[in-house]
Order: sequence, then C-alpha cells, then structure tokens
Amino acid sequence: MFFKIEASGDVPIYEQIVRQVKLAVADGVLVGGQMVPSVRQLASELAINPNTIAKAYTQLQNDLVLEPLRGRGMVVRRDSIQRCTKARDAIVAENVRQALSSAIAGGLSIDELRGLFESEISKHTTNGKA
Amino acid sequence: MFFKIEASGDVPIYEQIVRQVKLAVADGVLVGGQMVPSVRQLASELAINPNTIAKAYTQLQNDLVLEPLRGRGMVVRRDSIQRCTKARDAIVAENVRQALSSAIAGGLSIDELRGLFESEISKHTTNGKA
Amino acid sequence: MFFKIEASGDVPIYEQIVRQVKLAVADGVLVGGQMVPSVRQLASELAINPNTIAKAYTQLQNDLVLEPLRGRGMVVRRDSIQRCTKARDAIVAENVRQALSSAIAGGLSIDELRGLFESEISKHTTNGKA
Amino acid sequence: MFFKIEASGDVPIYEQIVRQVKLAVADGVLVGGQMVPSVRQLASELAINPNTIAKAYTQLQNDLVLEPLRGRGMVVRRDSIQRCTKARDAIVAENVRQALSSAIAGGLSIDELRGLFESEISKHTTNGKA
DNA sequence: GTGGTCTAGACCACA
DNA sequence: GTGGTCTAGACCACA
Repeated sequence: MFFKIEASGDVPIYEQIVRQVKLAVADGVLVGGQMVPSVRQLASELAINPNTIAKAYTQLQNDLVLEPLRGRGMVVRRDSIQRCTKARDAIVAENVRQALSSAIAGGLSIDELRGLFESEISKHTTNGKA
Repeated sequence: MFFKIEASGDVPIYEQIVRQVKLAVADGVLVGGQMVPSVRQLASELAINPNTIAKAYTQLQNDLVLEPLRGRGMVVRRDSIQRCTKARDAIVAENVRQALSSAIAGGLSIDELRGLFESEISKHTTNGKA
Repeated sequence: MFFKIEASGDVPIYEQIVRQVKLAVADGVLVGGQMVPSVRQLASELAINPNTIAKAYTQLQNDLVLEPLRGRGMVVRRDSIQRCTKARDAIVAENVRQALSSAIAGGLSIDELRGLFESEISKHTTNGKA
Repeated sequence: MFFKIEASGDVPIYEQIVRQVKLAVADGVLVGGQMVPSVRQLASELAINPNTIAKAYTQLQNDLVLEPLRGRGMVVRRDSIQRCTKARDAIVAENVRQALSSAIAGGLSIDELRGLFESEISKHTTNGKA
C-alpha cells in the first residue's frame, strides 16, 4: 500500500498508520467499502510487528473509520469520509488558529506574520499543490 | 512564582517550565541577575517532583538562560534576553510554518487559509495587541 | 431464501443463520419435510463462505431441526416445530431476564423500568401485534 | 481494589475492567480526581499481565473516563460522572427495549412478558437492591 | 516510581 | 485465511 513509516521520530508507528489512513479516506484515496490490507500482510510489507498494525486498526475502528468484516478483514466504513474530512479540517484549522495566536502573543508583529504566511504559501503554490 | 502547569496534556512539565522561563525573560518579566526560586521551593509551590524542576533548570543552564550562583541558587544570565527573544521568535515562527504546512497538506485551500489568517489577525489588531 | 446477514456486528454469521432458520420454523414459514437450500447454493446467494453455511447446518442438525436426506440435501424435521418454538421462547425469555437484571444492576430504578416496560408494550398492543 | 475478574467466560478481561471502572464512576464509588491503582500494581493484584491492564486504561482514556497524570498515574476525570451515568443508562434502557421488542416479535404474549417482568423485579426488590 | 510503545509468540473463534 | 486477546519481556521518557 501507500504507507510511509518513520521508525525514528516522535510519532508512534501505529499513530502514523492511523493518520495516513484517515488522510487517505479524507482525500478519497480510500473509499467506503474498500478493504484495507490485512494485519499480517501490512505487517510483513512494512516489516513491522502485527500487533502494532492491529493496534492502529483497532483505533481506526474506535474512530469509526474502519469496520471488521467477520473473518475476512477490515473495510472502510461508508460513512467515514465526512467524518475524516471534518475531523481533519477542524484539527488543521485549530492548529493554524493556535499557532497564529501564540505567534502574536509571543511577540511577532503582524507584518512579520504576514511575511511568514506569504512565504509559506508561495512554497506550496509553486509546488502545484494548490 | 507565575507558572501554570498542566499535568495532563502532551507537553512535559519540565518543558513547560523551560518555555515559561524563556518567555518571561523575553518579555522582561525576568531580568538579568534576578534569582529564580530554588528547586525545592518551586517544587513544593507547584506540588511537583523536585527532579522535574531540576531537569528544567539544567536545561535552562544548557540553553544559557540561567547560571548557578555557587551555592546560592540560580540567576538569570544578563545576556539571556536577546537569546530568549530569538529562541521564542524561532519557535513561534516554526509553529506557524508547521501549522500552515500541515493545513495545506491536510487539504485546506489557500483561500480558506487566507480567510483563517485574516480573521485571526483582525481579532488581535482590534484588541490593540498589534 | 429469506436471510438477512450482517457481516459487521458481534453475532457470528453462522449463528445468525441458525437463529433465522429456527425462527422460520417456529413461525411456520419453514415446515416439516421442506428442503433447505444446499450449502453451495445458499453460500453463493449470500456471498458467504460455504464453510460458514455448513457450520450452521451442522448445528441445526445437532439441534434436531434439520436432518440430512442421504445425498439429496437437508430437510426440516417434522418434529422440529415444537422444539423451535420452545427454544425461541427460552432464548427470548432469557434475553428479557438478562436485560432487566442488568438494567437494575446498572442503576435503573424499578419505576424507571416499569415506565420503559409499559411504553414498550403499549407500542406493540396498539399495533395489533398482541 | 474492587475488581472481580472472570478469566473464563466470553467477556475479555480488559473489557471487564473497563466496565467495572465505568460502573464505579457512575455509582460514585470512584470520584473525579481520584487515582486508580497503577498498571503494575493492579496487574500483580489481579495476577494479570500488565499489558492487559494498560489496554483497559487506554480505552478508559479514549472514553474520557480517566486521564494520565504525567509520571504519576491515572486519575478519574472530573467530568466523567455524567458521561458514565448517561452512557450506562442509555445502554441499559436500549437493552431492555430490544429485549422486550424481540420477545414480543418472537411470540411471547403480553401476559407472559408481564409475568417475566414481575418475577424478575421481585427477585431484586426482595434482595433490597431497589 | 509512572504509563506508552514495540516485539515475539501463543491461542482462539470465525469464514 | 481473518482479526482479537493475552502473555512475557524489553526499552523509553517523564516525575
């Protein structure tokens, strides 16, 4: 599949998987009803312990993103897209809000902020991301 | 002193102390030559393990913000203000950069971002903060 | 046939089949001597693993609801109606008993319970079901 | 502490712990701010693997019943009582509703139901539970 | 001391 | 084959 795992770094492996699955759903890369790779398969593919994958899948089940098909594997819930998109947008927007707020509280002037903002945006627009 | 510690939450307590001391210095609340509370005193005041305070102070020493006064305690270094201000700005800018970056990666459009940005800024300008 | 299977959820598929067959017999939808679909046919119809159907049929055989017709398939036993009706009542009564018991254990007062009970009953009496 | 674990039986150990903690909170046996036994302590007390306890605590954290105090243990969240009580009542009431409904659908007469209901209630009232 | 993560490996019910 | 549970044991940051 499409996972990129960083074994070092401060984000736990299972959390990386959870995030990437949610992002994939939010972006339409993973659609409702679609099966995700089995625990064992993904574990061997990523050279990671099956328990770690299982932990990620369990959390995705709690978060109502995946559901188990008894004895056959896990599928993306048909109602998960909205949830993933909303959750993602909310989190993302909150991050921006906090960062800006703390930046201003921390002493950055509006002009400095604006400079940061534009330079950061330009990076992404030139990358064709927007 | 003026610390606000959250024992729950993902920022380690020692890290909260480090940040708050640096902010205080950057803001002129703590000035060069001023003594900070002793490890024991601050620990009892905050109801926190002394080791945690000690760890924070050690890091502040490494960051050249505090220096020990042979057997009498720790004082704010006279040359620490610029350092703290810079550090703070760097951290703050990095926060903004990361938030914007993850916002775009997360699917927010440039326009949505701009909207967020302006609305957040306007809050603070009208508050006279800028 | 008339099965409604939920692959997600906590009741095993084979168990769902067993229950639905028994209910059908108890309700007279399935009568003595009548053949049930072959394992393969039902499996393909429900898009379910044949082993699962076989398991259900085996259990129904053990429960003396079905019997094999040497090489021709399985039929409903002529003496199974009473058995199914009893079994169904027992299960149903047990469900009620457990629900009430756990409701009381869980803190619902007798009065709250009585309220629930009456409101639920009234729904069904007005529907002419009783 | 006050846990009763059944190693055999169909309810997983970690789930038994989760339920009992929630019930304790709902019943006021465990109050906000109170610490629960440490993972290791409870594990040794119950002769259960620490990972199993940790799993239960993690779920209780997800369910907003417990929160970690960095390096010191887990405490009952101050806002968890309402949540536990509500959740419990909702579940319990739903169970009763379903059981009654399926009992009627399954063929029990109103009178039989009433009989079951009264006999079950009388058990608990004579036990002084009500 | 505390909880959190990860590995390794066993066993289970279910399909 | 599938996921779910549990044990055993290691290592980590944090207090």
